[in-house]
Amino acid sequence: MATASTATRVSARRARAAHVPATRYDRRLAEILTHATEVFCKKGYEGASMRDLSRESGMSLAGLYYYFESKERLLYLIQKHTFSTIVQRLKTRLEGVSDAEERVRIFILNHLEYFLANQAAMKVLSHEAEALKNGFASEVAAIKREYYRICVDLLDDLKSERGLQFSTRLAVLSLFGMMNWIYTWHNPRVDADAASIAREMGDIFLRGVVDNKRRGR
Amino acid sequence: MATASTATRVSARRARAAHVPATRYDRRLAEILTHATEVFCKKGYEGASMRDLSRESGMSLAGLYYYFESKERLLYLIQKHTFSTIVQRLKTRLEGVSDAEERVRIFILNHLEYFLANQAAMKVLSHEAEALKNGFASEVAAIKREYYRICVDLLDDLKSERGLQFSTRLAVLSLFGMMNWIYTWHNPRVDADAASIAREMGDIFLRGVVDNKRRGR
DNA sequence: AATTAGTTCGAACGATCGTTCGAAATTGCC
DNA sequence: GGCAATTTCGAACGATCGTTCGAACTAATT
Repeated sequence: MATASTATRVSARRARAAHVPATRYDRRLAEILTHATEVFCKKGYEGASMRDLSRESGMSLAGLYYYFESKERLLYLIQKHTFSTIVQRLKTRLEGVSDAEERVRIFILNHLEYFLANQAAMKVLSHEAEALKNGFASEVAAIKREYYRICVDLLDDLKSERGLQFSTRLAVLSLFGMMNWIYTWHNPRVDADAASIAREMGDIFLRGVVDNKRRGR
Repeated sequence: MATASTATRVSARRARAAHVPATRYDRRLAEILTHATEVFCKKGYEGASMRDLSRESGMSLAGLYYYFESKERLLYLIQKHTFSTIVQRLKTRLEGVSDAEERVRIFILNHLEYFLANQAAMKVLSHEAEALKNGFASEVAAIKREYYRICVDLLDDLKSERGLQFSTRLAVLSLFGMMNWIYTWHNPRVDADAASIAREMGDIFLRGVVDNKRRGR
């Protein structure tokens, strides 16, 4: 019995000297996660079989189970890592920026940049949001809630700074809709890059929310 | 062999005297489609088994195959009917309205009203957009393209009427994102009704797109 | 009542699903 | 080289998948 609980051991003191040494185990696991993400993206979580994942990653069917104990846990690992990374990146980018509108624009840019740079992972995150059962689901839901909360706070800041009046909930969910829907249509050969799309979507959303005169209440 | 190609016979001269007589066959098929929609909504197309559908609809597993020849065809029937209905409803509502902004608002209201009134069907339509294979997929894609095209035309009209400049493609896809994302969050016990949401989303989107001064180009 | 057409079902088909297990292969260490 | 720990794999498990088939049931027609 190699490890009591696979894919749980905390990557053995990673980043000791900045240039990520990382265990052989960790590297192999990351490879598998990457391939699995691609397959889940293409065929969906339910539609992808463990044998599909085996073929794509070049490892035997049984070999996969050395790295995680179930298909569901694999999805969980992908979702948790993806979501954690995007939240962490956002926090770093927001540091030191105080202008409310600028902060919202950073949120949008961060989201879209990561989305387009990791399209497969983000599609799996968006599209398979309900695939996990109770235990795994709640952990991912917690990160999601944190991310949602950050966006709510950004918009509330903007509201109070400019004395605006709109439903924060509806605004946040509309913004997420605009951004997340991108996995259904974005074509790198036709559409602009993340920065351009972020600017245009930011224009639409911010102008839409930052009511300049007209409309009394 | 009852019928050469099940679920294809054109519902035997329906609507002869307005009050939809409809064959026994047609009524039963519609019932099954309703139950199947619910199951696909809850468990996803791949995640739902024919035995799930059998249980939910109260008909034996084999009995289902009297009404359609495959699980995929069942999904096709649901998607095609749902999409056709929403397009048809939209066309009716747009008749006689000439103001460009009003027409866009009708589009939004029609979409959201149908979405919330037929949440399960619309989720299956949005979420399982890639589940169909070549043959079935292209037919649904054709209706989707028509619907998309209508929205593009509405926005182009608005653009030329007011001399605006924005990417129609991005605007349309952002709008669809805002609206379609609703299946991930709408809670009838918390959120407002379709008309209110349509108004608020319409405000955000239209104000965002109808640039009033500022920003030279 | 008898005959036909339309509808439903139990039972089974082969295929594929996620997962397990013990043995083989590989690696890191002395 | 030899030994132990780590990593990989072939083969199989029972369960469940979508689908089929012929018999049984019900409804409509004569």
